Amino acid sequence: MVLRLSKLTDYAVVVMARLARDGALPEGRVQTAPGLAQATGIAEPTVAKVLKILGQAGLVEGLRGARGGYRLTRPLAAVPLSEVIVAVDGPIALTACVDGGQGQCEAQSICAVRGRWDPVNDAIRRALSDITLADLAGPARCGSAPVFAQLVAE
Amino acid sequence: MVLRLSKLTDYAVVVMARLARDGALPEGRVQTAPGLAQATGIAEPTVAKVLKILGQAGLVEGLRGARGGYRLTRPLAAVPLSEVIVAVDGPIALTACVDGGQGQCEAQSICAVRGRWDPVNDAIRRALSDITLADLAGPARCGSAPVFAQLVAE
DNA sequence: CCTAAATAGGACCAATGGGGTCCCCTTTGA
DNA sequence: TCAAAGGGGACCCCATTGGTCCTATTTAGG
Repeated sequence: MVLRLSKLTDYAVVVMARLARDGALPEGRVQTAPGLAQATGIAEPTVAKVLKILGQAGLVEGLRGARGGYRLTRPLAAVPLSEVIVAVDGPIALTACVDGGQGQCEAQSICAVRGRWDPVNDAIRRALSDITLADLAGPARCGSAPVFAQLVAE
Repeated sequence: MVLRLSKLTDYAVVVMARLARDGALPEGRVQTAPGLAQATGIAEPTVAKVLKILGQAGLVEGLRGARGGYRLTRPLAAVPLSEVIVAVDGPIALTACVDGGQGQCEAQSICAVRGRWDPVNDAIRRALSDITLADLAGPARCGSAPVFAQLVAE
């Protein structure tokens, strides 16, 4: 399967959806990484890793020390999916030799499609920017997963 | 980098662009895998592999025997990029637990975003379907690769 | 009829990169 | 002063993919 979103990004969306339960800055209460791990079913070290990455990107805020934890810096509706993807997986592009492509492509002198992927990349970035985490975690609609309500709607 | 298009798909586009030089069915002349390998700079076994895959998908036609070779079944303008991607890399989807997702997701009972990726996937598929190989290999515009003209425009 | 050239199909090996874990340090409330 | 929690990074493992090769089949040409 192509266009494989990394698992880390998937986890990031789930974790942020769970974080949304307790709100965002400045009133939002924090949740700890172990707590989020238990709530989401994702292994604790992995949740911690995801939260660190999201923290560096400014998507969540971490409060250190006892009684510390994480909370969103923005409501889900203000977070485009593309931003999460970029934070976790890096730039959104279809090939390595794309967008300027100063990185050396061994077949550079003979490559027939060099520099032509830009419109494709732009289209995909636009699609991913138009969708926010609120769209993904939004109003309950999940036939097979009743727990969904506990995680997000509640 | 996310959304990484496989190298095989990249090769497929290059090879098909080269195949377009000699036309498509029914008048088009065939080109051999070794010849295409030399013309594109891609290793011969790899070119052969790509052509086999494209043949199974019906994007190229292979003629066996001496004086055999490959030719396009359609002009480049009639081949959406999405079709090449699907042929080489399989279905276009962002996550494994997507689009029905009967495949067992270990966190299925607790996953907050189950079934919500469909609009994202649809948007991406649409973007990839709106672009044809002719758009990629189209009129010459390649500052750093003059050989491009020999491959496609000539 | 025989040979050479070419595709068809699949098996096989190697390497890259990402998933996942763990360690140590810093911070901070009780 | 201690315990709880985040911050940052190093590390290993393995699944996926890129790439190669081998064999069978087909067909033009002498």
